[in-house]
Amino acid sequence: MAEASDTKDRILDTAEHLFAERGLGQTSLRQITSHAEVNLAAVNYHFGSKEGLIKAVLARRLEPLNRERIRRLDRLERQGHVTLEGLIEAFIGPPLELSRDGGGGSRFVRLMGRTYTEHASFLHEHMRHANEALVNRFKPAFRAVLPELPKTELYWRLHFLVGVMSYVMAGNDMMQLLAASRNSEQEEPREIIRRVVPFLAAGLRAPLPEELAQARDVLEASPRDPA
Amino acid sequence: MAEASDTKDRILDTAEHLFAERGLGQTSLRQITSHAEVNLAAVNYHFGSKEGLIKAVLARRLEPLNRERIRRLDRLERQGHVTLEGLIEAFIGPPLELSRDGGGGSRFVRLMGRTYTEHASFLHEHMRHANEALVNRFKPAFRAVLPELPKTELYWRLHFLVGVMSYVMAGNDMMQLLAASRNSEQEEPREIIRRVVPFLAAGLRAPLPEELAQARDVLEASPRDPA
DNA sequence: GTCTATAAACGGATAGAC
DNA sequence: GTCTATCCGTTTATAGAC
Repeated sequence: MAEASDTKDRILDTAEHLFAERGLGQTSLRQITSHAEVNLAAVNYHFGSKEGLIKAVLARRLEPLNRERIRRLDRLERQGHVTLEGLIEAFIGPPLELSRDGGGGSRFVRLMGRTYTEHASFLHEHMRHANEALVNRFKPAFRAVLPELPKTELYWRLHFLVGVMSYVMAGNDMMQLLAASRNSEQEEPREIIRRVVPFLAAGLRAPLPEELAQARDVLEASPRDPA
Repeated sequence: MAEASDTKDRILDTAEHLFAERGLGQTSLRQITSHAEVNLAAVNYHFGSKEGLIKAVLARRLEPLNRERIRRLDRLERQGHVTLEGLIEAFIGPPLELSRDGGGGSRFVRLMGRTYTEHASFLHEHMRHANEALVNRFKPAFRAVLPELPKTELYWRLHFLVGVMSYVMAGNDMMQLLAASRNSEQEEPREIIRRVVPFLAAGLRAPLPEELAQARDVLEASPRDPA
């Protein structure tokens, strides 16, 4: 029931599946149409090209996903208490929770984690554009809850946050590269979130690296002045 | 002078370069031999196959790299003061510092970051095996400096650490996916290390996520007991 | 060890019948 | 909207001359 019945959606579902499992470049249109049991030519008929198919697969879930993240931020601000933990959870919660959806959701989340490292210029441009509104909305919110943090430092730490998020999103595959003993059972997304939020919040609140902060950022933000 | 003159090393250098720039699957042997100005057949002659070439490219730098990480940990322990910050720096410092080497080093570091997400079963097995000694050496060391942290929680946090490390190692490409304003100049590896170590140390030392810790880990490690 | 030439398979995309 | 058949470029890998 997670699979739609008409050709176009069957292609989207199967492509999402295979892209997430094998990567974009390693998945051929023939593999997709074969698994989806549709004709090869149907891909070009419905999506124009492989590139068009990839964009369609991403857009189908990314747009509602980012709307949800922004919606949660809106709600935090409406309620008047925007905490760092709340911000982090509004940002990383929706994609991680999507993993619970036993159907396409978990596969798509892995796919998203993968787009951060796949190498195709159109993909980078597409993702940057698709995330633009999200970034413009969250950046000032993070600045507001971490006002003592110099701008440059904050942006680096947000990069570190994204690093953790995409790593977790990419799933167990890469986690098993390090773990000799693999966790046979993957944890619930809610539990991962509860593990990762304190980690990230503590990292974002960490004391500044000493001299570096003073040498670089003294001009662009007021350093902590306890006096 | 970073480029060797004989065929075998020219292939390795060029392959490292192109693999890092475009990804493993997206780089063909023809592109490599063309850039290296060697014959296509030379690849199979020297390395047997594309897979053999990939393994050779990785092993050439990964083995001395991991030896250096372990060497630093050895030194920390010999000197008798193993701090969390010191451990983190021994683990992530060598790969990040390799970026300073204007020659193959920085390219290889990006390549390493990429292997964590490329999808090829032989690659995963190869990397897992290549990192086995490293993991077995560092895991107990982290446990020793964070004795109050339940085992499961520590392993998750080490995963988060690797997430940050591989993200930073993969370089500016993916960082620009989020940043509307790109930092035209990339920072010195030493400065990145000084930014990321406090972030990671704070994250690893973060207070436990409350109930979760008690519900799961109460049996396998003593929870913090201030009394 | 290095070359040319080519095999054999696979990739995306399209034309044209139905 | 779906199908078959096909074009055409690219891929890895190898055979055999030098």
